[in-house]
Amino acid sequence: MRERHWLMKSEPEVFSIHDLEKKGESLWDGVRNYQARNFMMQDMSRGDRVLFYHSNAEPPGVAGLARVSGPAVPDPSQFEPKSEHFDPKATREKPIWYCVPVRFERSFPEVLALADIRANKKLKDLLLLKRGQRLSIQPVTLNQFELLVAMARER
DNA sequence: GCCAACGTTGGC
DNA sequence: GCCAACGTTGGC
Repeated sequence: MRERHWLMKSEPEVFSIHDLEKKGESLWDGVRNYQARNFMMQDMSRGDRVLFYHSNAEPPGVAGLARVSGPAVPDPSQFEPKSEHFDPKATREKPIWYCVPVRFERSFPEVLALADIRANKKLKDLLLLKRGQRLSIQPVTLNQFELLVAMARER
């Protein structure tokens, strides 16, 4: 089983690294993009390391670390009519959306801001920095991951 | 299967 | 709040 590295975006107003800390573990539910779903279904496995990114935040940036804690399962919110993530086309027999459980590892004392990430030339190939990149789950190389963690420690 | 219209993301 | 970039939808 190969360990991979990921960046996962969440709006802290909706679900922050501190919410994950309180819960310990949580399903990464509500993803409604096929590419992001496929990463969770096909490419993630237990133990993968995750950079928890706060989007639509002040400042936007990496707020902490987590780990994938199990295999992908059908996203329960697709079956829930009251959920804003309800999908009328999904059935229990044929789910459309899947999500992985994620376990809290730690939060950074200070968010590693997008502006600082952007300023580091070594990270110019980071998907997050590509023009128009909106994907909420992105693969990160080991080097990128380690560099980002080191930058977060330096403050 | 094209593509215009529409909705969403997310930085600023 | 603005808006560029992108994904999805649906008419044809």
